Amino acid sequence: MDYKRYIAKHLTIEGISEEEIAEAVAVPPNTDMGDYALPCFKFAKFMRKSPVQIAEDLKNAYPADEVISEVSAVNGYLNFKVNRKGLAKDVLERIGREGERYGAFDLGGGKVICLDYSSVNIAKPFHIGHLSTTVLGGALYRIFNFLGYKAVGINHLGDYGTQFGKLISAYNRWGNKELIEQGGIRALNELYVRFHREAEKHPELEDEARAYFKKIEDGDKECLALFDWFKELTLKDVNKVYERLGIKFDSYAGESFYQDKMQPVVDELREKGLLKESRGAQIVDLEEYGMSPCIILKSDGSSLYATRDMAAAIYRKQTYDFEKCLYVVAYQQNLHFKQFFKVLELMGKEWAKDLVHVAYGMVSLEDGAMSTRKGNVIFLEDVINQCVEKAYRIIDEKNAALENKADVAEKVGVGAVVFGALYNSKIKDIVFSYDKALNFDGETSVYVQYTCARAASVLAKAAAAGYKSSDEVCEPSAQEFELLKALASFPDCVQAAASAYEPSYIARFCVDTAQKFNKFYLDCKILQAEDETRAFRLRLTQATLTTLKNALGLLGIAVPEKM
RNA sequence: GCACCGUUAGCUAAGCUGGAUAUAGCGUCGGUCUACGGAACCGAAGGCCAGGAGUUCGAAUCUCUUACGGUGCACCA
Repeated sequence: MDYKRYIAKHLTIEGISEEEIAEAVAVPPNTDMGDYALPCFKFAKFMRKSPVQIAEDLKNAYPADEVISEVSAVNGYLNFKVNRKGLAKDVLERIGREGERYGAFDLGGGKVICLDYSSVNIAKPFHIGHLSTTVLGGALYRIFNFLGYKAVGINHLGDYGTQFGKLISAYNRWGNKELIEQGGIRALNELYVRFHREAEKHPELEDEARAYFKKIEDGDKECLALFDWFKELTLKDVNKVYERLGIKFDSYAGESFYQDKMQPVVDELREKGLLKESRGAQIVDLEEYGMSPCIILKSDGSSLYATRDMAAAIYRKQTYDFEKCLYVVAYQQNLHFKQFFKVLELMGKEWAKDLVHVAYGMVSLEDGAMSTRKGNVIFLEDVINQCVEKAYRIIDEKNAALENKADVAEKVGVGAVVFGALYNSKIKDIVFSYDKALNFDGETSVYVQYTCARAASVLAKAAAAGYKSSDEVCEPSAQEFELLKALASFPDCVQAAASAYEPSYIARFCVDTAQKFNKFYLDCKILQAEDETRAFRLRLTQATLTTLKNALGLLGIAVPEKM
């Protein structure tokens, strides 16, 4: 039930459409005033009446009905209270009917949304700087699928560039097979860090690295074999983390995949007269648009990031025919995206408008920025492990008899890591601290999961006692009503999250709803209530659990039955 | 220097297209255990929404401006 529209339909204000009225309907700051309100101030001028008078007149003209239980005029506001029982019936029926699809809606009609996220670099370990793109992308992937789109997850691997020359150089100098087989990607990373340390003293190493990279490009068997091995190791390592985080990809086409797809882009740019030589490089001049030039080819003729990204965008359009292509990449690259989006537009690709840079804030450490080269990083796996360990300790302390303790600890610990990264607006910078990551109190996934466990526990006891829920609905109390309204808002919340590319909306919804459930839970006895009330409350409890599971599920967080 | 982003309680943050008393969590202090799971709940203290100007009946929200912080600005990705 769309109450705003319903109210608008029953109001007539001369010169204003129903649509406009519906848009003007707002939610008052507290429930005592009403559930919806129409501020009448903006109508005063052309109606030549005071807002107070307008509200009063509208109130008197509003027809009595079943859906709205009370209409009042207060200080120029027209306040509405909805029929609580009606709302309860509506929401509970819908959640019961839709179950794990509650909140879903076929908005997309199967249209494709490409999502470029996580995009790890080969031979670099997964650190907390990669967390945001990974979990944001993963959440958006699920959200769009939930809304009837066909999401295509793309891990645009960083598997191309001089850094691999450096790595091979370092490996040949200081590494060996056993070292890497035992130490895995972290050992590889140490080699990389060492290279940079040594290269400061011996700059000739840089030349060696460039030579090795050239060999890869030229298809040198030994170098390529080494490179493929590094790639395999990296994916194996990273996949462990993806699996724990519940992240999936449909494509791992990375930078090297586009090696042979850039020349046509360059040719097309040249044909269209967009390419221009400047300081020895081939550029597209963007001065007219207030941007520095987009460099297409370096002065030595080799390609760049932007060239590859354009080739990738064109490939994706041809392959997937996307409705939108989202790039979940940190805001540092704002200019880069603006540039190559613009160049594609200048090339006459009308779909360039469907490319979206979903920018998010940076992660730094308390002692400054992270740097893979300097080895100043916190590995994501370490953070996850610590959270899981802490969860296990707490379970051991509070609920030692619990079965599957390790499994539950995994759900709780991983959930905390994911939720922490999704709870705030994505654009905000984050200073990582273990204290914050390991906090399980208050506005956290653990709180929400705990709330679910409480709800599940009540439902289990009810089932054991043979209590049935019924289709009848009681007049909701204040707490019950607040909870019901929260549950009713979930579908809108999912759509808002999708259109703003903000999974945090859903994370906030989870905490808000859990808070309301806990208030209800404390004030309203469920199992000890009289038959009719108990049946209603059980249904409300079940609906809450269903909704929270759906919401957390979209974020990639599992809900244990007990914890 | 130019561009983009940020600035809300001691700390971390919500606040949707301008609307009624600015909202949570953490921390602090004080309560609720004869418990449908205390990883919970209630209460208190804590605010010139960075400063200034403007638009408006009405501004944390829109515009301009200043300050502070972050990021980016030609051959890295």
